[in-house]
Amino acid sequence: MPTSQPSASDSCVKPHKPSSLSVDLRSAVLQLARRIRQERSDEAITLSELAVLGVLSFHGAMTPGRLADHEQISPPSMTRTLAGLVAKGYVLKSGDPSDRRQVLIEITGAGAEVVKETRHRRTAWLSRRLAKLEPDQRAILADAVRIMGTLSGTHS
Amino acid sequence: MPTSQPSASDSCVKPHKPSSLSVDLRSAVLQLARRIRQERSDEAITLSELAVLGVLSFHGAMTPGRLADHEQISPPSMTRTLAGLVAKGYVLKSGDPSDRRQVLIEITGAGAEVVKETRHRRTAWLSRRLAKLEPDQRAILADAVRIMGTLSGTHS
DNA sequence: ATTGCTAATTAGCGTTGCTAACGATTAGCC
DNA sequence: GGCTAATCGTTAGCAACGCTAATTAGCAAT
Repeated sequence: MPTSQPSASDSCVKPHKPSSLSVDLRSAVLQLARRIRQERSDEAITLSELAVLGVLSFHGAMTPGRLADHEQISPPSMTRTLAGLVAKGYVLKSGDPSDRRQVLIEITGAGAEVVKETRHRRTAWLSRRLAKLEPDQRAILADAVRIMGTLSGTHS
Repeated sequence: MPTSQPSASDSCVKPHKPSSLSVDLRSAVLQLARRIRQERSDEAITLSELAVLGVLSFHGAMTPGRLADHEQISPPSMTRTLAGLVAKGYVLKSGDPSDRRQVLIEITGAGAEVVKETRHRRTAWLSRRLAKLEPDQRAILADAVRIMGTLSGTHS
C-alpha cells in the first residue's frame, strides 16, 4: 500500500511517472550520493572522517560506541575511522577511569578548525548547483532533508 | 556539554536553519544512502548490478560506454559490474558488426525477471517507512526526487 | 603505413561498509 | 573470593564499488 501496488513492471514509461516512490527515491538518493562522493577534493580527510568530526563538534565528546550508533555504522567501522582521525591529530582518545572498557573521543582544536574550514569547501559543488534552482525548489529540498532524516532514523 | 563554544556557523541551531542547505542535504543524502545499502537482502545481485539491469530494461540495449555515462560512473567500473551480470546470465554481450570496437549489452529474459521480482523486495524497507508518512510528505519527496535528478545531472 | 582517435578492458588502489573472533573489564551470582 | 555473563573496543579479513593509468583493438584520415 505504500507505493500502491505497482501491478506491472513499472519500467517502460516516463521517468517521472509516479510508478513507485520507493524505487525512484532509492535510485535518486543513491545517484546523488555517488555524485557527492565523486566530488572529492584531494584533501587529507575522508567523508566519513569529516562526518565524525561534525558529530563531535556538534554533540561534544562521546564514546566510539555512541558514535557508531549515531552514524549507524558498526563499531569496527567506527574504530577504523577514528584511527584515521587520531593519526591526523583531529581527535583525542582518553580512557574513562570509572569504566576502563570505555573510551572517550574528543575533538581537538585542529579538528574543530578542519570542520569549520572544510565544510563549505567540500559542498562547493553542491552549493553551486543549488544556487541555480528556484527558491521554491530549494524549499522543497529543505523539507525533504527533514523527511529523509526521519527515514534513516533507527526506530521501527 | 557541547564541549566547545560553537562560535558561529556550525549546525548548532535548528536543522532547517537556512544556514547551509548544501551541508544538510549532503549529510541527509549520504546517511540515507548508507541506510539503503545496509538494507541488503542476501540476494545474489548487488545494488549496482540491479541498477544497470533497471536501465537496460527501461531504455533497451546499449553499449558499456553509454551505460557508464547514464550511471555517471567510469567505464572501468561499468566493465566490472557487467562482468558480474554476464557471469550470472542476466545480460548478453554482442559485438557491433559495423564498429567492432563497440559492444552491445542487452538484458536477458532471466535479467528482466530479476528486475521485476527484485525491485520491490529490495525497497520493502523503504516502502514501509514511506507508508508511515503523511501524504503531503510523500508528495514533497516525490518532488525532491525530481530535483535531485537535476542536481546529479551532468551539465555544468 | 603511420598517426591519432575512440571503445573497452586490465591492473591496481582507496574508501567504507560488514561479520567473526579476541582481549580486557565489569557485573552478577554462588 | 572465584566463576560465569555481558559489554566495549579492537583486530583480521572480506565484499562492494568508486577511481586513475595503461593497454588492446578497431576505425579514420593523411
